Amino acid sequence: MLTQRQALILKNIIRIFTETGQPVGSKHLMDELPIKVSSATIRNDMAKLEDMGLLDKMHSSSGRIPSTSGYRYYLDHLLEPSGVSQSDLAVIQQTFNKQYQMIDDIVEQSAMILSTLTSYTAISLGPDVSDIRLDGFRMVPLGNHQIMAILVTSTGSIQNQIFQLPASVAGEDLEKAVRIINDQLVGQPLSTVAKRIRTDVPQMLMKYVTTPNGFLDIFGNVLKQAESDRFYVGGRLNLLDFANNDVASLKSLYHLFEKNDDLAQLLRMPDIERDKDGKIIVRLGNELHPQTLHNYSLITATYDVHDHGRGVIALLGPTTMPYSRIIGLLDLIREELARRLTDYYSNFDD
Amino acid sequence: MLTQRQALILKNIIRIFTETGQPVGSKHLMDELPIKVSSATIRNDMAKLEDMGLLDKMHSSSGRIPSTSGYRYYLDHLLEPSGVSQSDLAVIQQTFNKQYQMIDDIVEQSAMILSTLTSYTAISLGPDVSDIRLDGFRMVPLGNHQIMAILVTSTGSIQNQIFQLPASVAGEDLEKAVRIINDQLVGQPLSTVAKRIRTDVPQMLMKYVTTPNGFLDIFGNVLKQAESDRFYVGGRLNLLDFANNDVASLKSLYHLFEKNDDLAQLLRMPDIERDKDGKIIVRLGNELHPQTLHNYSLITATYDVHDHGRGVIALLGPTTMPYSRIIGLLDLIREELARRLTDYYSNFDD
DNA sequence: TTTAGCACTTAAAGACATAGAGTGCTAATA
DNA sequence: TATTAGCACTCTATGTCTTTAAGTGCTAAA
Repeated sequence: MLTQRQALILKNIIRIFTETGQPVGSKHLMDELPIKVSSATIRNDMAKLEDMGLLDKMHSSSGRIPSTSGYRYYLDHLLEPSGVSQSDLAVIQQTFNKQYQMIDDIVEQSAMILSTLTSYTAISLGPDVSDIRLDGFRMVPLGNHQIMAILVTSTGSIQNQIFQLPASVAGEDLEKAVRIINDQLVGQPLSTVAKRIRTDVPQMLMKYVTTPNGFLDIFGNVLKQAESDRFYVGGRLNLLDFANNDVASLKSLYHLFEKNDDLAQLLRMPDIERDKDGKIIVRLGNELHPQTLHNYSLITATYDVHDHGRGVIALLGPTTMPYSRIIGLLDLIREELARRLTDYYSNFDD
Repeated sequence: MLTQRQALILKNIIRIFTETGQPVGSKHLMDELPIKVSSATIRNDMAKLEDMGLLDKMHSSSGRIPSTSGYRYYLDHLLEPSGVSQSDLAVIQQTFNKQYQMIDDIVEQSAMILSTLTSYTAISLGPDVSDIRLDGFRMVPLGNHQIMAILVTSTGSIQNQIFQLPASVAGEDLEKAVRIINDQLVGQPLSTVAKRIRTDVPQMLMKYVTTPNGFLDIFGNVLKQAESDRFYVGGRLNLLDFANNDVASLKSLYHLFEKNDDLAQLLRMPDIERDKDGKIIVRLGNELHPQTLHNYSLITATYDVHDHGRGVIALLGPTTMPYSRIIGLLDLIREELARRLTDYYSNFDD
């Protein structure tokens, strides 16, 4: 257990290191502390904190920097989230209040807001896919054996893909098939739809349509796209700023952000799911799997949308983030998201 | 005018500098030249080339590097495009032959191919917008005063946007309006459509619809999106490799690539339009406006799609590119694009 | 016109000295 | 017993100097 003074010292070393990026020496720290002690006393405490593994040195005569355990301790015991400033609040309200808000827009906006306010990179993952329903399916013939398949989901997102129709598929068959799909599957969750097009739907089509196979491929394809594509990144360009002028690290970060699946998995970690009350979780680089994230820190916040699953909003930045401001911010945005999405659904369900 | 040997020296300095990135000295060059001359002779010629402004030195006793004028001269007089290798050819054919090809897919693929084969960043701009026609317009009500507007163009690209319907707009009015739009405007070029919705269409709507204004805003909005969004970048991540480990330069490049308009303007330069036979144009960094591109080189190739305007495909990379391979490559891809798009239209027009 | 030879230039790398920031430890002090 | 002053020690960063290697320009001979 830390003495009060040791806690104060750790806290301030983290603060100063975050602000300046430089190791903190005992003399310098003496001026910054609210209590009046000599640099020698500070040195003694620093040595103890280092023994406990909470501080590191770059070399034997440098100032101290917080170790990863130091950050961990700080986050777990010392951090007090600060309130959200007036100006931040204004930005949040203003951006969220833009018109034409659909589910996916709201989710996307949240990533934009968070990255703008922090200058880091935000990732927003909408509430669980399991609840999304099929709202409609259309095929638009474009001539020359090409058709466009359009799928609309209950969250209002549209997926479209263009297909070369196999010569064997007859035009009238398509219309019939589309009608059957719409009659049978609209209103059902996408997961159910995906299951049924592998089970009973083929038989059903068989009765009316001579060539169901090519058609089902197309539908399955678009469906798959709709199921996966619910992922928004804000402030990608900010990576360029906080990746410490290290092009190699930057490169692997950018590659990570190309693979939505990997990122989504990172956000949907088991220990997050377990956490029912939606606390905000900070994971430091060494606690994360991909080597890529070693010098960074990932903060995830979950939010419940009443009866419609839970979403995740996350922020990736350097380990040396001003956590207290950022956690306050994230907490507000999470609440806002939960509220607005819940509102949306309650209107929509009427 | 250069002597034959001087030309040979310039050519080889460019080649070696492209391969090694290092300044080239007279002794080293002596081993690489196909003719047998002493290093002193080479030094003399180098000095003359430097007087002409075709070579530069980093400092008084360093080897030579090609100056910008040197590159210019090389490109204008010395360069012989090489044929496309078997393996490159295979990649090109294979990628282009993927199924489900629409205009925009073909254009997009071309950027992918070019960037993959070169490890640089490719930009592909489809044939002129002026020829794109409106193929259909739909509005899908989503409940809760929200609608999705979908616009399909003759190139098969879909634009969709979601709108909060002003409370004043009645539901039946929408359907009428959509029907009128489709009757009147389908099949017309987008530019004509854009003009007409500002001129005679409002009056026409007025007769049948009580609230034409909100509706026209929506249509205009989606239309605008369809007109601008014909721009594909391939190999964005490659920027990270050839931006010479210089994070500042990297940053401004990435910002440039966020602004499609700026880039499009860069590709549609007047001197390119003038060039009727579709020659390939190399512009070196200092010949380009934005400071950002100073150490880079932009190669643009235009291609004519019979009776359907002309497109541009371009490549951005370091000034020290292996031009002879790359220009060969670009030439092939340009031909391929022209051929495939012409084919597409001729089928489509039937 | 070409080449051999040589004096000269410069960057890069290593050796060395110095200043500055910071630490750890000891002994005195409150 | 906890704190502090004082001092020797450590390490980095910086500047200066030297050496080495690569390369040039010029001159005079072939």
